[in-house]
Amino acid sequence: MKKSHIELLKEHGISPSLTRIEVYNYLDYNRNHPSVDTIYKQLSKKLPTLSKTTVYNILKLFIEKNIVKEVTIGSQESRYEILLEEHSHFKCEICHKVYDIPLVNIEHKFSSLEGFQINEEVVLLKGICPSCQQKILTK
Amino acid sequence: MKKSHIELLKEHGISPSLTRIEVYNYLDYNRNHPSVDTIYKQLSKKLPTLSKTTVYNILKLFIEKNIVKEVTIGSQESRYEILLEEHSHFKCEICHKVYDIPLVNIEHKFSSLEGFQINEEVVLLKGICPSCQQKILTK
DNA sequence: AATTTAATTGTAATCATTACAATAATGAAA
DNA sequence: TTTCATTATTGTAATGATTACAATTAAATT
Repeated sequence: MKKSHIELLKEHGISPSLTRIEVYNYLDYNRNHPSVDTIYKQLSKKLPTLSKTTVYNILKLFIEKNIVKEVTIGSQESRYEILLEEHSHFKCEICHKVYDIPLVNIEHKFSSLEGFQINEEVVLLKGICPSCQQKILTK
Repeated sequence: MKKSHIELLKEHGISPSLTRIEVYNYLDYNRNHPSVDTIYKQLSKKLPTLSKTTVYNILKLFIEKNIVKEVTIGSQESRYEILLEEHSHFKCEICHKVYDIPLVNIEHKFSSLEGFQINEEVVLLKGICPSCQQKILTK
């Protein structure tokens, strides 16, 4: 398991220090778009000398090297996820949890976007997740 | 012109103070998704006693009363726009300008979203705008 | 081992936002 | 119109996320 993460880092030109492996592991095993603060607090338990700056540095590096993505949700603090198959996001307006959902296809009106070079399509659905709907019903 | 903005505020249960009218005017005449800071700096010229807190307060009120929307673009500071017909956004990765574009239709895979109540669909396209493409070519 | 390079840390600075108390303006009631 | 209550605005300080940057530590190379 860990072996392949090390390989993955190397393949992307990142020297696989312990801290970097741990950050990548964390993102891989916690697919809930954690913030820097969450990652920092959790990993601090294992790596007591860890500094928040290091987490920022590592995430910045991972993004540059294209193995991590910053998630676009309307939120004050940045959230991160490892680069997986493309998918979309659903953000619950009640509990603010962000769900990965299958890729939502979008239908362009190319005629009116003449001249724009599109590199990425972000789709974010907002609403109420099943769990919060339940809570509302049983209130 | 200004008359109708006053009406609009009233219709939404907002008492139309001068400052509120000015903020609304600014958003209406500057369709470039300004930040609080931009609005504050610009309006300060006309309203020298304006405070940034006021701008925050007014925007918060406008959003509650549903005449302004916070724009979801991956950006540190929040950006705002008046509520118009629904549309999508294109964000240039070079100049970071955000363009309004005609609504991009999205095609759901409802089967896999069973149970999620969707209230809003945010589509954000990222890429390079025509003007920046030009600049790259002629460099 | 000595030297260079890379990785991590810690502190302070910056910037957006919020909390909150103080003041000013407005509108209603006496 | 004066008084009172409500609303709007302001200013300051607090908080939280992020960055800048210098200092330290660890790793790799000569």
